[in-house]
Amino acid sequence: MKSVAKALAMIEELASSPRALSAIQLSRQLKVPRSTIYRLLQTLARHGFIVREDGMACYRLSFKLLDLGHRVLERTDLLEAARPILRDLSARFRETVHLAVEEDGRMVYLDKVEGSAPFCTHSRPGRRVPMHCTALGKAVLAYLPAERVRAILGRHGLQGHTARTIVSYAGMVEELESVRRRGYALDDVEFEEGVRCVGAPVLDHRGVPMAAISVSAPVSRMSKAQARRTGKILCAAVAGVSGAMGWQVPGRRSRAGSVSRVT
Amino acid sequence: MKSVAKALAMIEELASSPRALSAIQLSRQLKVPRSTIYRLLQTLARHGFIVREDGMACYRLSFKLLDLGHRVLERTDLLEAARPILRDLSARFRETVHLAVEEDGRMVYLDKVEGSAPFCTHSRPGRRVPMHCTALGKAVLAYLPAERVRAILGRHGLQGHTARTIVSYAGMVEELESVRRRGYALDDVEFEEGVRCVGAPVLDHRGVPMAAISVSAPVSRMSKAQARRTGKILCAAVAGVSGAMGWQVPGRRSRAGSVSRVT
DNA sequence: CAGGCTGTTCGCATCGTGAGAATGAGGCGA
DNA sequence: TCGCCTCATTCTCACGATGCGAACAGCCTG
Repeated sequence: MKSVAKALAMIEELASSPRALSAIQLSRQLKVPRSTIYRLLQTLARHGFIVREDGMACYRLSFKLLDLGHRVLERTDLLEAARPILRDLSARFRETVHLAVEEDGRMVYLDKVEGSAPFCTHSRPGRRVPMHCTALGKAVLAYLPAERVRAILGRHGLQGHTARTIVSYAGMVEELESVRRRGYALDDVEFEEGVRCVGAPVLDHRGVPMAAISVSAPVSRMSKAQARRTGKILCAAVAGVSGAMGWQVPGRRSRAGSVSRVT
Repeated sequence: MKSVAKALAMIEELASSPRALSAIQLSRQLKVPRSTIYRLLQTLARHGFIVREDGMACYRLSFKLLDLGHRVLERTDLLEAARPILRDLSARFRETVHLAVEEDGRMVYLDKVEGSAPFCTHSRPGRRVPMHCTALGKAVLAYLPAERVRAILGRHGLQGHTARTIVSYAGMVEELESVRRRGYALDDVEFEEGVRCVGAPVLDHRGVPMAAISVSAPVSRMSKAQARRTGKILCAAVAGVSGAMGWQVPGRRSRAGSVSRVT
């Protein structure tokens, strides 16, 4: 479906360009003839996806995409359930708290509450980060069935981001086992330099991880010992969200990890 | 460009449906043959715009749209400039404060800070509201050139929402004149029952209104006298945002309104 | 076994394609 | 003031890819 593919490519091009683009620029960058570009622009404009920049002959995406994105977001009751817990956690630790879901093998930020302590996180809703080197991602991976873990890691690889990123499959399997033992995941400077992060999964009624919540802090404010304490509290708080999603905590003898394997 | 139009219609259909849809449902609702739907789904999925719902053969929009929408949003420095002022205003009045821009003859919410007083606003970023019956919209209309005002009102009409909505063109022209005199716009229960709202425009370096900021409250907490006081404070605060956007307050003798007419 | 729904395949008509020309609005220099 | 540029946009048209619709193969449920 070539014409549709071109239209989508144009949307992406416009989204990633810092400024509005002219038809000619689009033609050059997408390697599509001018007349086709004009037809695409016309169709997209008719549907309200793009608008002309006021004076100039340049085009940019409209805020319609913002609307559509938020309608997708709004549809899930996860957000409502998680928001008060995000607030509580942020207030308690004074650090930034994130909510993210897995999609297409990566974690997508849906919501955040920034901590009161100064700390620059360049996250926006919709941003995607890898799973193998983040607390959010490992928390979810640990409770996914083994074959999905293999598929995800196989597809995206285990790219190193810092000296401490886990880059071997065997190492990751072991790491996920210890995540299940602890109940929370730890990103010990595995993704961004100088940042530690703890994350816990939100489980749905079947015990499948549908999201994760994390607390991030610079290493100066979060030692490994503090991370452990934070992790315990995080687990308890996130269990509340899982409960709201229909997850029944299993009987004493069975561990959450083993249950989640069943699918 | 039929195929592109269909793809966009499908995106909108998926966005407005509360749940994920199957191919058949889409085919029926869009009146497009099944085989075409499958090919569209495939193309959209290949580009990451839609994903299959876990087990079932249903499709929903991915969070990619959220990402694209926020990238559009991020590009403007209006947000950064406005955020602290939104916070200040919200803290001061304990009411919800909105930032919106005009697009395609309607106001689009870009940001909000909720007030601490209990009050349910069902606004999300990207939501669109009419201009003729909201403080946000009237604040912008008042500073747009007359022909654009005519075009916008002509295109969208002056639909009544409450008993107090201004529904005549002459009435609106008069109203906009008084907005310019005061410097802020008042929505006196013209859009939603029981809600008053004051709004002031953000002007860019040419004096063209590029956005508006409003404070909303239930009538029980905002009398007309309070609205006047709120309006004055709002004007002063929003002038700061206009300044950040390059707007130079004109000399003593000339009124902002008259300047903005020049285009 | 019938009657849903899902997903694929295939020949033929249609629709999108791309090169170029036509239009039209400025801008520049003479 | 008049050509003579350039640049943005639309139009035309013949070709050929591509999307259409019907028919088919699984796969459920009642």
